[in-house]
Amino acid sequence: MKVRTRFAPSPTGYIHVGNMRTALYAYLIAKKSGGTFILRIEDTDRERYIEGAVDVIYATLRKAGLAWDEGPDVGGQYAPYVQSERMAMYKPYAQELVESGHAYYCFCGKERLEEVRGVRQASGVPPMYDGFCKSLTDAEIKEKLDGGVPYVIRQKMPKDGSTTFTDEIFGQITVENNLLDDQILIKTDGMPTYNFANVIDDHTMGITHVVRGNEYLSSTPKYNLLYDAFGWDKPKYIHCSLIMKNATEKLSKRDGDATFEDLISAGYLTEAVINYIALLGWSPKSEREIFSLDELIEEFDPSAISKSPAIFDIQKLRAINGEHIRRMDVSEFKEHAAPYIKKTCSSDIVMEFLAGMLQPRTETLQDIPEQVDFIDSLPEYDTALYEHKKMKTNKENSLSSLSSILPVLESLEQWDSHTIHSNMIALAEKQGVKNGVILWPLRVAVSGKQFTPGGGVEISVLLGKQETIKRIKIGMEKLSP
RNA sequence: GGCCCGUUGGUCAAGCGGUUAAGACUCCGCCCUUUCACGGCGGCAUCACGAGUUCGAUUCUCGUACGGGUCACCA
Repeated sequence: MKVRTRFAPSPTGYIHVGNMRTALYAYLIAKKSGGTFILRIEDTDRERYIEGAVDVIYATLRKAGLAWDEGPDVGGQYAPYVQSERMAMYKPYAQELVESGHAYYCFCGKERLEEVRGVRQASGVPPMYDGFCKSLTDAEIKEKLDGGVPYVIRQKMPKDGSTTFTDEIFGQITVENNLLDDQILIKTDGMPTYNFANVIDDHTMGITHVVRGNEYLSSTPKYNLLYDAFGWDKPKYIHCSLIMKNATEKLSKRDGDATFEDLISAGYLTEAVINYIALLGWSPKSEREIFSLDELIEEFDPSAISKSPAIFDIQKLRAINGEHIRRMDVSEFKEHAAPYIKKTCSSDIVMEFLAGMLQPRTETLQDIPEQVDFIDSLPEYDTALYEHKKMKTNKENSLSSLSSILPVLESLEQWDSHTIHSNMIALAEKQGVKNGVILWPLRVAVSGKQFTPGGGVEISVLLGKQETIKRIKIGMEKLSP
């Protein structure tokens, strides 16, 4: 049978990293076996609905590369894919259950329910519905229905025995039936509850693998009882553990960079974020860690998903992001880096050349602006920068190095890395000093910074002859007693 | 509180009765090197606890502790 999975978010805002991972896993499971990945919007809750959230979902999934084969915008043979457009179909299913004895009408008002709950809680019994309306006679039901008394339809749970199901990750789980509440299927307003709509949609859309968060683990028996009541085949369940902020708190939107979008705007690459969250709670057979989305499809194995929750570690994301950056070819990196370079550098420089220097020392794109902020104008710097133990430099020999560098550079006809470099090395040799004694002062003079992308030679090339010479003169002035 | 689930270094994790308990990130050394990085090499550091089963438990069973989830006319 062809695998069909779905991602069914509610349009309530940005996509949380945890949800994103659930979507990813659902996508991977489908694609792994050449199956179908479906996007369904669960928008039955008007109060939580946020304008534009559906577009955010589209944009985010698209950016992440999780292309859906069926969905609201692309259609499909099981359309519509927006729950609010499917409203008419749920109630008949519930009525079918009433007729087959698996559900019943309930006319209890809010007050009575609260009373029951209160009593139960006080006596330490689980606050479930007491089944009051289950014993109503057909005549009583008809009378109330005809009289227009508001009602809900509740699922009739078995009173004894237990329900067992198998989760692909957690294995066999058994729950006593008497712990299952007669949950509401159809609300007073005629709308289905999430749990009910979910089952109906998953079945009518032919979903074979239900991939969802761990929070549904304990309500899965209720779902299965519903499938059984209808006589439908049950899907396979894959419950994913949560992603945590720390040992005791799960990742929340308040966390700042908890949403996928936040991470992207914080300078992380989509492929790197996808790569990292795939690794949170799942590990490949090999020791490889860096994967593109396509490579993940190849490598993914749902049976290797971990049962325990995982803590989100921004350090590791940074490292993985750095790996992805280094994997790109320079021109691709240049495309990504350019907007960040322009934040602090408007000089007319050779982008490709700068990008090449930046690439090995960039972990997130946001590292870039600070790295190139010396290009437009030489920052104020302390001459203490010229002192470096390992390079054997101090203010005195730095001054003399700069003084000897200056005429050499001024005399150069060619201005490229090779020419400058060989001339500097030759100069060091001629003076009988370590290369560092020449190159360190040069780098400080042209950058005014302790850390820079590339060395003095590269920076000189980048800045051009005129600017380089100007900065060396400034350095000499600063060092002069 | 009831029920369900989980627990290998600081973090992600491999492991499926006998291992020197992989690997990655972080941190620390060293090498490379015109800084910082990158790259290479090496190091620190882990089986929550207590019983049992077994010749032998990280691995199986049962408790305990800790943590999470769930108990709505929310999704």
